Amino acid sequence: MVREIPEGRVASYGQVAELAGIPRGARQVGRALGSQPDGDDVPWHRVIQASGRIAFPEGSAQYDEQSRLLRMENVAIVAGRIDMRQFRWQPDLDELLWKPTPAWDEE
DNA sequence: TAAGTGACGTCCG
DNA sequence: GCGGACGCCACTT
Repeated sequence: MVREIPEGRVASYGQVAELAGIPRGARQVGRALGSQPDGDDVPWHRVIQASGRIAFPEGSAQYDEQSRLLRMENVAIVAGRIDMRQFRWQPDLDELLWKPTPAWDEE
C-alpha cells in the first residue's frame, strides 16, 4: 500500500491501515515499516502521523533522515509539521487535488 | 499468564 | 495547540 503513495505526497499510518483493510491498524503499519529491511523499495518516509508530524522524536537521526527525504520530494515541513490539507495523498482525487491549488479556501 | 511497550488515533480539558 | 487518558494490537518481558 505504501508503495502506492506517489512522490511528493504523504499518508498517515491510520490512512494506510484503512486502505489496506485494517481499520484500526495504525500501529500495525508502524510495526510493518519498522520491520522492513532498509534499502528496500518502500517509501516509508511518506507515512506520517495524522497530525502531520513525523513519528520519530525531533532531533533523532531517524527524524532527520525522514524529513530530509521528504524535503527532497518537495514536501514542506514547517515548524515540524506537514500541511496535510496540501500533501495528504488522496488515492482517487489525486490528480484533481494536486493541480495548481486555488480551490481550498472552502476551509 | 500478566504487564509493559510502541514509526498511532481520538477525545477531552 | 498541547498534554493526558484510553483504545488498539502484536510482540516482548
